[in-house]
Amino acid sequence: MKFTNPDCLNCSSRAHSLLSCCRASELAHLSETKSCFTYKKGQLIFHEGGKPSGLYCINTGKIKIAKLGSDGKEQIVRLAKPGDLIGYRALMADTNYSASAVALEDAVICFIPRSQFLELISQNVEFAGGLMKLISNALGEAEERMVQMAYKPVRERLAEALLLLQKTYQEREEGDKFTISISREDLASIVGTAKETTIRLLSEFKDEGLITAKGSSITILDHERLYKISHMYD
Amino acid sequence: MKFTNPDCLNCSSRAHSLLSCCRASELAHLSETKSCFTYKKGQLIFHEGGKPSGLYCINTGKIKIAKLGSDGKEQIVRLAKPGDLIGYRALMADTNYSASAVALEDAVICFIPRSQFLELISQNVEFAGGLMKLISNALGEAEERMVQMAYKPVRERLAEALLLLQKTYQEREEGDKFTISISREDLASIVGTAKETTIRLLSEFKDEGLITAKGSSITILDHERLYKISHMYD
DNA sequence: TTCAGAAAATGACATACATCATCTTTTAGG
DNA sequence: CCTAAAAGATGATGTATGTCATTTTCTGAA
Repeated sequence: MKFTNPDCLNCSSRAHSLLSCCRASELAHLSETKSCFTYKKGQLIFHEGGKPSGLYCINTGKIKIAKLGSDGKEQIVRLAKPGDLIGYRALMADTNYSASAVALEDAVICFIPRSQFLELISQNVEFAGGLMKLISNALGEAEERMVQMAYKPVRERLAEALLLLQKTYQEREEGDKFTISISREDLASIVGTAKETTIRLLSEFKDEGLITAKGSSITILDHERLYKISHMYD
Repeated sequence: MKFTNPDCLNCSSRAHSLLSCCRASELAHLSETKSCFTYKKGQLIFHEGGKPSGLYCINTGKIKIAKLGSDGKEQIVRLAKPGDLIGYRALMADTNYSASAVALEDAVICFIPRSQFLELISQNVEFAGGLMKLISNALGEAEERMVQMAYKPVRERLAEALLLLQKTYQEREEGDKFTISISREDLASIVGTAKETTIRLLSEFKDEGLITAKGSSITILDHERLYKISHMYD
């Protein structure tokens, strides 16, 4: 659903965004050429296999980037939050999307047309460099997770997933505790395991006093011990 | 061991390299500033955790890029061949190496100092763009393998690994058959499984007439059926 | 508040894969 | 050509995790 274009200059999430390196004139031009949409929880933003026509910049809401495994199971490859760009990999590689993007909660997302994106790259060296850094870091993280999938037991990967959620989505103001609302199914898709296994291990974590859960809300009580579990054999 | 600098202009592997988009003057300058070394089979080129000081361009030989898993097991995250660049991720991300590079056979590799690399990026738009494309593709492949690690059985991943080796290392002139010399241990590190499991499944493949093996040489006989196995449940 | 459908929780069971141990073959150096 | 060490092969066994089935709890719309 079309949304009144927010002004990039005054965007609350600009501070944590790559777009923060743009000049005021560039931002003004962006504000004009982009279009902004609202998405309901669960709604598709772009689809694996689809052709990219531009870049997305998240204004509000949590997003998952996920691939479909051969047997129909889903693997979440990346999480995104306000200020993050999504869809840049396919644009840069000049290929179709290799993953889908879905809103984990109601979201507002700006769409920047391909031409505008390419213009930005060619005219703003900082932006281009920042983008390179972004992709390079993503590659490093993907390779790291690849190793973990190969050799880490599910229990450790689940602990890691919970910490990843906290790292990604905890607001600066919040204190020690962290609560997130995420379905066991999505959590399993981050870990790369079956939903039932995730549920069982979460129950263990509850018994051990590491987390509490009511409904689909999970609260991390003991960050430190979770960290130890996730690095058990290091 | 230091090696007489080969001339980039006449480099036999330049055709398949990103450096092919460089101008003659740039290549001449490269030839001067780079230094070239020989590596013995098994020798380390750069080390996970180490600080990158430049870019490596493979002249001859096969290279593995591998990470150490928490329990000491190795995961090969990428393979490289003559013409390929390695070590660019750490340079671009401005972090330490997140993986090690090791020669799978005797190799000759040129070293391009960081400053020269950065100069090339800033002065040659094509090179910079090609590099972006390179990283973006690597990211796509890494995420794809992450999903496969999560949900594909080892048998299918092994079939895929054999095809990856063929795709990466088969010379254009060779015909249908393809033979490669690789230890069962390295093969297991690509698949992300135990050496014994790899050996057992290779025996199955032999019984089924998909491959033959003598010593550490593996010959792919039936590319097509291997492909089917690797896509069993698609 | 109530009720239906979705999500979470738990149990029973099957199995792919890791691990450890042993034996055989290949490889490389003298 | 021989021999020791490395790599490959194979068997026995345990276990983590997937799958299917059932019950319980949560959630949101009427």
